[in-house]
Amino acid sequence: MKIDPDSPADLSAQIAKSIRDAIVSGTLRVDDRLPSEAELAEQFEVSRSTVREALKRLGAQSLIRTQRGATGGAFVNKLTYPEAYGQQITTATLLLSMNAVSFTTACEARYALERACAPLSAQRRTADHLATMRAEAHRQAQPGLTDEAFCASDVAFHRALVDAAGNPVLSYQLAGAVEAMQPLMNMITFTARSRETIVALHGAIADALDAQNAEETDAKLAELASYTNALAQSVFAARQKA
Amino acid sequence: MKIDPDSPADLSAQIAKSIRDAIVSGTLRVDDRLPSEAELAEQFEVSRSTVREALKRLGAQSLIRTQRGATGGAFVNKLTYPEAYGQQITTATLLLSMNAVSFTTACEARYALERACAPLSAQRRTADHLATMRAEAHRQAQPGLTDEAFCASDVAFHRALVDAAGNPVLSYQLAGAVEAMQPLMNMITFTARSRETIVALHGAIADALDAQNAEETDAKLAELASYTNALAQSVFAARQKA
DNA sequence: GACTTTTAAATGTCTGACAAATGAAAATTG
DNA sequence: CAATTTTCATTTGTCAGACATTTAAAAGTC
Repeated sequence: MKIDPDSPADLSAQIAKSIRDAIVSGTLRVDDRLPSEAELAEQFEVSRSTVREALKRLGAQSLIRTQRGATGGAFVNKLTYPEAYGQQITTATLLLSMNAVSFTTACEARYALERACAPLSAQRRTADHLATMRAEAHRQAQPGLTDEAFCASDVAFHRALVDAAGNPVLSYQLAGAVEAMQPLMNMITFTARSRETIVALHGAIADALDAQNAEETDAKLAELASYTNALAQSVFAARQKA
Repeated sequence: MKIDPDSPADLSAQIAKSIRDAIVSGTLRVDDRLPSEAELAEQFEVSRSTVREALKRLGAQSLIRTQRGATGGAFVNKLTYPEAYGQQITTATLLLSMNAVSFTTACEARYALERACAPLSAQRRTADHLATMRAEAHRQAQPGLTDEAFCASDVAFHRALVDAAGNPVLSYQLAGAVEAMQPLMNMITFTARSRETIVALHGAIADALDAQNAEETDAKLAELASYTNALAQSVFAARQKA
């Protein structure tokens, strides 16, 4: 654990990198305790504040957790799926909002990924997943539902579809796609969409999964994708006119 | 921008969350300048060190960048694809290594995602993408290649395949899958694999993309997936014996 | 007007201090 | 002796003040 003394700026970034490398490479293992802040300061020959700034950086990436008290300190954190989901979603949301990603591009990526799950979901869906999807589809049919609630339910439906594949890695990879892009799409299309059409497609997807029919599931997802795209086109066309 | 004064611990985390929310919600926009550390300290009624720790957290997530000097300060950072790729890869790598993900699960997710790109790649691949894939396949056939170099080339080949889909969002989403899982797979299977078989399949995939044949591309990817899985099974069986 | 110097503002770093939490050891008590 | 309470050392969390360094704009100089 050493840093380059010749580049005086951003010491805390260098120290964070040094520790991060040790974690990624496996030199530091899960639940290993790092030296105390005072010891790290001595090792790296910097002040305690600089060490603290480095540790905060690592904490922000969920690489370490800290605990106060006599036997406390900084410990290598076991990155859990929920933590990774959260980071994934934040990053994906910002990436989309800051880079002017076209609706077409986002929609294409979103459905390409979801359709990748379809065969596995059709094979492995449990009664639980089906129940969630049907419940959400039913909720979406309620007339009094706000647009926000409809969107949230939409996300929940698609999350269940993805989770039905029974592959946590896939669920993690798709968290950003579903949770970041679905709201984006809803925001654009909500003025023009027919909830009825969407609910019908959701029902058809649930039916296809129930029957473990992968082809039908894929076909209905493709239909939903093209419907969404068509909606967006009409919204953009209407905006052009105005 | 206010924080709860009743929870005295983790002030820097609360401040980071407050600013992060402002960025995600759009209250703070790209290239907006945050107040100086001294001003933030006054606003939140904390010391400058605490503000600094909060800013380091945000910097670790690439949400802000800082600049020294008279007109310097902290600015809302435009999250670029390369930055997002990097975070994605780090997170995916740690998630896999820390959660004892089975080879089968990782492999399944990896190929399900990559096969989602196949139809788009077959349609849109450019001469450039094809050239990269062929060059990497050729490199992989060199007898003197180390296992590390073979793995790196393998990653480059699959990256080109994904990028050929011409969808940056998809490339971003798949960065973790390819860059984190491919090395994991290579590490497990390198003792048993036949490079010849893999190179032949890579060549076949390039041919199929060249011909814009989506079905053939998908079929060859499926072959590669099942070959990889079979390899892993044989490695695990051999380990069981020993 | 072009160049140099000064200056002010901002982040980066350091030092020293105290508060608060926490578990372990020591002391007390029944 | 066992159970409880108290003390204590360790560690993170926070604060205050200082100085170094960088940077661009303002002031001064030729």
